[in-house]
Amino acid sequence: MPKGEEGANDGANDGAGVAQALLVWYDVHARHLPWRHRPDPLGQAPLPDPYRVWLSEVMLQQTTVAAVVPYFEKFTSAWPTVEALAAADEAQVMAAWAGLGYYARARNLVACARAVAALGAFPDSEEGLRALPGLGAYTAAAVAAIAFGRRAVVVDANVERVIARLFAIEEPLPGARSAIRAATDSVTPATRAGDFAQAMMDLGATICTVRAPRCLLCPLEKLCRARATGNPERLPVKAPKKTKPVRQGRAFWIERTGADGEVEVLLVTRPGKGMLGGMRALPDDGWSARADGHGAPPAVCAPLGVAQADWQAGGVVRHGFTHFDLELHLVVAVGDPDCRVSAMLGDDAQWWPRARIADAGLPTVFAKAAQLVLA
DNA sequence: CACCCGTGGGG
DNA sequence: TCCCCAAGGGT
Repeated sequence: MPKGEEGANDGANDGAGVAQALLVWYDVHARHLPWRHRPDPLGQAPLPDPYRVWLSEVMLQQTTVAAVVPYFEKFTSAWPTVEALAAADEAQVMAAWAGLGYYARARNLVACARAVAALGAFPDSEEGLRALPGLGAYTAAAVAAIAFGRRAVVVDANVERVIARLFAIEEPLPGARSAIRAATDSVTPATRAGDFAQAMMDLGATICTVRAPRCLLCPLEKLCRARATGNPERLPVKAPKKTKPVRQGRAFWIERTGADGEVEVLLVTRPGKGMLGGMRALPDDGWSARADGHGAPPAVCAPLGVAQADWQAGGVVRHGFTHFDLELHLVVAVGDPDCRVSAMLGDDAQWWPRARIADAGLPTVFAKAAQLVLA
């Protein structure tokens, strides 16, 4: 068997030695996670369910294990198979995803489930998986390796960090991506590539951490060039990031008393693309698409007969998004008896029982707003 | 390639 | 409090 010694790999950390040391460590120290089978040194256990592997990988995109676990349990209870998820009402899936963030993932999740149901099963190759919505280079490689036993080169942020240190790659990210991928390829074993990938991620999450790596506990310590040269925590080098601007915006909390005497709140469903796409929300003045300043009240408010004189300040919600911070000023109009024109609302708006607002599946910024109003 | 897209936890 | 960042993908 060729040793795979081309490229970045030069013997100080030969590929077979790295994989061997890491898999031995993983067989003892693997984390027990709901979507994960036990390590399988002999390669005889059945492979994990591709549906659960795929679902967990999508949820884990840019999201911590601790945040994912309860959502994974909720989704697999509600939709135990990809066929069940394919048949689900998309609005219910979006609501179930509320709070987890990056909502395009939930839209792609449904689209992917329906594509897989139409195919009859998940594709069992990296290329086939890569063609599905929501599966990029990382997720396609991870599912191919973990769920189908394929040899695939799996590179996520953990792997980037471990590899940058192991090979002492000084080039800053994101420019170092190609070198890191080549180095990862050189240490990825022909068998147990799925366990190897998960071992790299466990190592990155528990030992080779961003700050204060626990090198004394690391199975790769003797092979690690950054450890040999000191200060492994300085790698990988990253490009400086931009400062986040602060945006101002308004959201509208409008209540009516419904025909059955129940107090209801006006909610909208946001457009499918862009910020919080496809999610239920409070009507707003367009802050998500505007750099600063206050915009006009949303069109959905126009037919409601709420006199602007009746609007009251409802406080300010501060919320941080990926690329800006938001100061959301709440505008409240409560108890207007003329707000009974539900027939004039389009499909993208609805009255929602105030007492059950927690079930509306609001993204966190609007959940905060609801909490402020109802406090 | 650069930018957009959420959220919660840790130091 | 503030800053960093995590099992990235789409455009």
